[in-house]
Amino acid sequence: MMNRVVLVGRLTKDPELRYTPNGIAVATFTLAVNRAFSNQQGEREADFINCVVWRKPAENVANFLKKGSLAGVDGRLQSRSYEGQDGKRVYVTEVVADSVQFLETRSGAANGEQRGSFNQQPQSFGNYGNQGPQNPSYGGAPAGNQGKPNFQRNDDPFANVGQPIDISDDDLPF
Amino acid sequence: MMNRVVLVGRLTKDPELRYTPNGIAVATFTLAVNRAFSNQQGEREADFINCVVWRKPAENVANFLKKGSLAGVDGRLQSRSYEGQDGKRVYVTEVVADSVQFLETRSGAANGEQRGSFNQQPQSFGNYGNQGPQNPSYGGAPAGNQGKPNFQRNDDPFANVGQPIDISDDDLPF
Amino acid sequence: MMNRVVLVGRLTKDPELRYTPNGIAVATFTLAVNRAFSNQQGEREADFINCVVWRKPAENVANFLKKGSLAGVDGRLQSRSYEGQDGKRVYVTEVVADSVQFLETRSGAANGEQRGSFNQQPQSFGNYGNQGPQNPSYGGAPAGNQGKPNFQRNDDPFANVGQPIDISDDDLPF
Amino acid sequence: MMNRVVLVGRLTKDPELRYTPNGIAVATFTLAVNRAFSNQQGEREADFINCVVWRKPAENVANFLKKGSLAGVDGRLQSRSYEGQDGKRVYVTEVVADSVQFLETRSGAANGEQRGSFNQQPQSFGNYGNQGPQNPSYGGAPAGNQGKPNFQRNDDPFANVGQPIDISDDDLPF
DNA sequence: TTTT
DNA sequence: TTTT
Repeated sequence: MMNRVVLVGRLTKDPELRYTPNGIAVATFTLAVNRAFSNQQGEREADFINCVVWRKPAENVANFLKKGSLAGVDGRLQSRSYEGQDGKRVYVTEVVADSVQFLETRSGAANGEQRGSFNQQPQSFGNYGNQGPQNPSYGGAPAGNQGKPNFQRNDDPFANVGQPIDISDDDLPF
Repeated sequence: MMNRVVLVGRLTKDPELRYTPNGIAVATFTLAVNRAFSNQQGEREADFINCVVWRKPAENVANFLKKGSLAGVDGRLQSRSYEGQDGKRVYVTEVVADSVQFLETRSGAANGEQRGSFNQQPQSFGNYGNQGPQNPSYGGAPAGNQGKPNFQRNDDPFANVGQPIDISDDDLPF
Repeated sequence: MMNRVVLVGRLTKDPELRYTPNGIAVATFTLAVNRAFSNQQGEREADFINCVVWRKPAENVANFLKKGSLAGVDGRLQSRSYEGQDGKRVYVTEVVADSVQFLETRSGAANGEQRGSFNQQPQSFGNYGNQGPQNPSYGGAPAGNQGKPNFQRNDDPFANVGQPIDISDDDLPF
Repeated sequence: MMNRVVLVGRLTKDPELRYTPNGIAVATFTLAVNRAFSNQQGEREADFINCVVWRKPAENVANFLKKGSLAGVDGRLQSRSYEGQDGKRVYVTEVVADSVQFLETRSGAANGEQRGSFNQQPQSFGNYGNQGPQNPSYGGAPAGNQGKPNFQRNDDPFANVGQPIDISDDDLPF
């Protein structure tokens, strides 16, 4: 059935990148999406939407986005439940992104830090066009450094990511 | 910022209609949206998405939709938190519908019950076109029977609704 | 960049199915989408949106939809130009569907004709879940009858389709 | 019926602002939306989508956006026809924006010109929250300067706009 | 706690 | 050139 979500907002924190036991990348982040209207106290509130993205775009998110980055998400809504710490079932609704777009148009991110001249233009990470044979590593293990951009950052907020940890492959959207 | 959701699915239960202390109608329902793909066990799962709709479309939802109805929702994602029964903060993400479309194309609803020849054609309840002066009761108290369709159903699943209960007007989207 | 369209409407005519020289299926159809509001003469107008869909979902559209069918489209907007019959360049905007959903919930289509008990449930044709190895014929030549449903219609509106004709592969979205 | 479009792209030219005989503002612009995939020649193409926006957001578009601005549009698809210069009917499909979001995150627009420190944060122009009594001038004549931002630009690309010209009010979406 |  |  039809299920489509489009969001533009800012990351509330650096994204988190994990790998399933099968080596499939998955990134999670929360988007703060400012509302278009004010509440009865005259304040502009925001909605905080949890997002998940798999495979290659997950690695791109980890490499290019960080706290404060302006990003667009095109995906679908997913409901999921898990055992809470008190043994009760917890139900969550989150967005599974098909593609994530980096919307920072100038050099620095929101905090003003400089990052050189790459990515002057918004850039999209998705799986629109990489279906089928053009992307033979799809679904496979992370193939060395292929997802890394060809530059170095002085402080890599994701230096600790990359090692397979315990995420179930059952969460895979396909 | 941008925040748009479009869903098509079936109501898991009859919708619930409430009124704020100020007399503003609000309906809630859950949409079961079948996924377009199968999981690793070959089963087609569904996502269960909570939806909220305000004012006139809320009354239309209560009057025209019930458990099993096929409906389309056009709205936005909202995050909200409340005090749980154990005193802990609970965070939820739900869809605030701008408009709801009834997509049942034939006479009966999902359970096959007959309802005459009205509504042979999908019908949209929204606030697209009723902005401003054409809709002077907008935001006002429920004006008697005005939201009721001109027919009777043998079993009205919403016979118990209509009386103002304790819902905060703070949840109003505008 | 972000580009997302979601429509629900009725086919104005039977869809047309063609094949590129490379044997890739492409279906075209027009969706009449009724507006949610009335014009100044009190009439409900409609928008007529041209849609294109490729590969397997194209064959499903041809097999399951016809004039009057209620359908949902999830896709993107595309602009294209071609040489008009008077030698002038013609610019068109159309929707390239990623997936098409059949929303006819009861047996017959809009004209009331019976088609048996299949498809009692809305059904989605898309390329969400059929990426990669599960769908080895993706992008290949039409594999005989595999896309045909297991029933016969008295008048098959697509009896004349199936033979490769002159459509450029350049129009392929990927 | 359902009809939703979300786009992010750059204005191909400065927007054009007009007024209907009844004094209702309408702005038109074209968005270049880069595709997420490359064509068979390895080039990234773009789609050029014509957009229309009415009333207050139209004036905001005229005041804040110009050629090269990165903008998001949330709206619906509309088909329209008019008499061509050769007497033939021309059919067009365009997007009627409910809201337009300015996504330029840094001071300058695409061409690098400085515009001070306003609008450091993306800003949305829409009619989400201004329905009903809060916006009494809705649908009325342009009320002097009220739509103008409180700053001066050296070259105002819209200095020639503001005078009522011949646009039919029949094109109004509601 | 889920719909067909 | 439009659907129910």
